[in-house]
Amino acid sequence: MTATETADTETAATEAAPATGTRDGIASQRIANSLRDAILSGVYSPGSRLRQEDIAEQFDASRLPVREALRSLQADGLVTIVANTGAWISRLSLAECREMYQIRERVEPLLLKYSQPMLTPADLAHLESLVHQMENAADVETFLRLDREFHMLTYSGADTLILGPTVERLWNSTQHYRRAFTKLQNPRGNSVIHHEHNLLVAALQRTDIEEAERVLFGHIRRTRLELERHPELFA
Amino acid sequence: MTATETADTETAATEAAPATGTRDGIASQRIANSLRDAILSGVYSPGSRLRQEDIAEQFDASRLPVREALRSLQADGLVTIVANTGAWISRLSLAECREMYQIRERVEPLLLKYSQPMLTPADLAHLESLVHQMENAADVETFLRLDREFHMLTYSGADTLILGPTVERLWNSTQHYRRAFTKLQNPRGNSVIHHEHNLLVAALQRTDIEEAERVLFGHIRRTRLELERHPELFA
DNA sequence: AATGCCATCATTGGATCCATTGATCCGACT
DNA sequence: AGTCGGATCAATGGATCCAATGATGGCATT
Repeated sequence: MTATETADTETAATEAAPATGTRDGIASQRIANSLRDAILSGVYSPGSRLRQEDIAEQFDASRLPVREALRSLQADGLVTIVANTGAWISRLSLAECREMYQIRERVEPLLLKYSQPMLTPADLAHLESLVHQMENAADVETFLRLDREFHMLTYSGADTLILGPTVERLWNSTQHYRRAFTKLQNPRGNSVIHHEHNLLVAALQRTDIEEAERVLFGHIRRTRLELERHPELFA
Repeated sequence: MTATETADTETAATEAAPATGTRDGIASQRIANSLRDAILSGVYSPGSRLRQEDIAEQFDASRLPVREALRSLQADGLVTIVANTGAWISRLSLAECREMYQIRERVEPLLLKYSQPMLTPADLAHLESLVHQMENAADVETFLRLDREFHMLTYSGADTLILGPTVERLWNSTQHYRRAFTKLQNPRGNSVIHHEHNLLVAALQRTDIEEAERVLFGHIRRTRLELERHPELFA
């Protein structure tokens, strides 16, 4: 261990530790957030190169905050960095995507269990409205936005510091493949998803959390199985 | 969206993307790994300050790779960075630790399901041996090392790119509290854990994956419930 | 004497410059 | 003609320097 001599002084110090607030660098965080939004909204495709200099120029900054931003995005799994070579938008294999969905199947019901008791009647009404809007969604981007809004609203009652952000990262990592898959289908043609959403809202209205968890599990699982039938979407 | 004009050129480019290998910076990665080991082995305690300059001096490098290393550790949840202020070893609240354990309860059985079919008779024999060694473990550090080795061996058959690393991060984030909790107990006094480990190995030997998953779930859950009875370990 | 304000200082964030690594292209050799 | 090897070039990794922010201590004032 190389960090021995300072350790005891440090452990003794325990200076006023922050409240867990992960507020971060000014420029680097701004760049990371903008890039994240760009990636999630489909501006970049998996496999495309991210040149530090180009990004630095876009944000009118030096390459240094860009490097730190890329590091953050790598942590989110959105970017893949190879030493001395460069950064690329992460490209998931079918196997990796499958794992992510299986994690979601098991973790999101837990988040729902945290959230459900705090959902208000207004939230439930809004959920019903979102289902209707999705049934009438014309284009893919609207559909995706509403779908995310729907599920995030079901989770909005959860006051969690780990679970919520974890689920959000899982959603972000698979966002591109959700878009690609949605494009394959006629958004209004696939009515199963709307039925599932309705069942979920109904269970939440009855405060039947176990049934809600089951429906959510099945919803994610069915999506995964359908996704697995389209290996052409992957590398 | 600020990154529009280069997007189309980038999406078209799709230059040879790397194989998902997250190999990384030479110095920054070395620093990150060393710091990670130091944190996990208990050299630093939660809440202790990490000064960039001190670390840079320890590793005979400039502050720049240290900053990137801290960023990586922040991504792992081991370090908390506050803008313009500094970095601290992450301090989990009881609620956060509880969430992590609940995630583990649901995710680790899935990883076990991936691993079980690939476990060899030699692996199973080694697992039995580890249980015996744990029963005779004299000190806390040995106990912790064997416990980690045992569980990681049960997962060693899993060829996963997402799940495995995810579980490892969950273990790392809670390592300090596992140590603190273990110290409270007489390592040899608590025989429940050894019974659970034996049940797990037995189920794996019978290739009864469902029972193995149940035992593992209960094992993690029981640990969580006992941990929750010791709020004095947290901030 | 206690408290609030101000100045100094320590520490982090960012920019520029240099070193190093990896990729591409051309030429020579088989 | 094809392939292997080397040289050039582009892009990343790291070091040093400068700016800005937060913290600490002393001083004055009430």
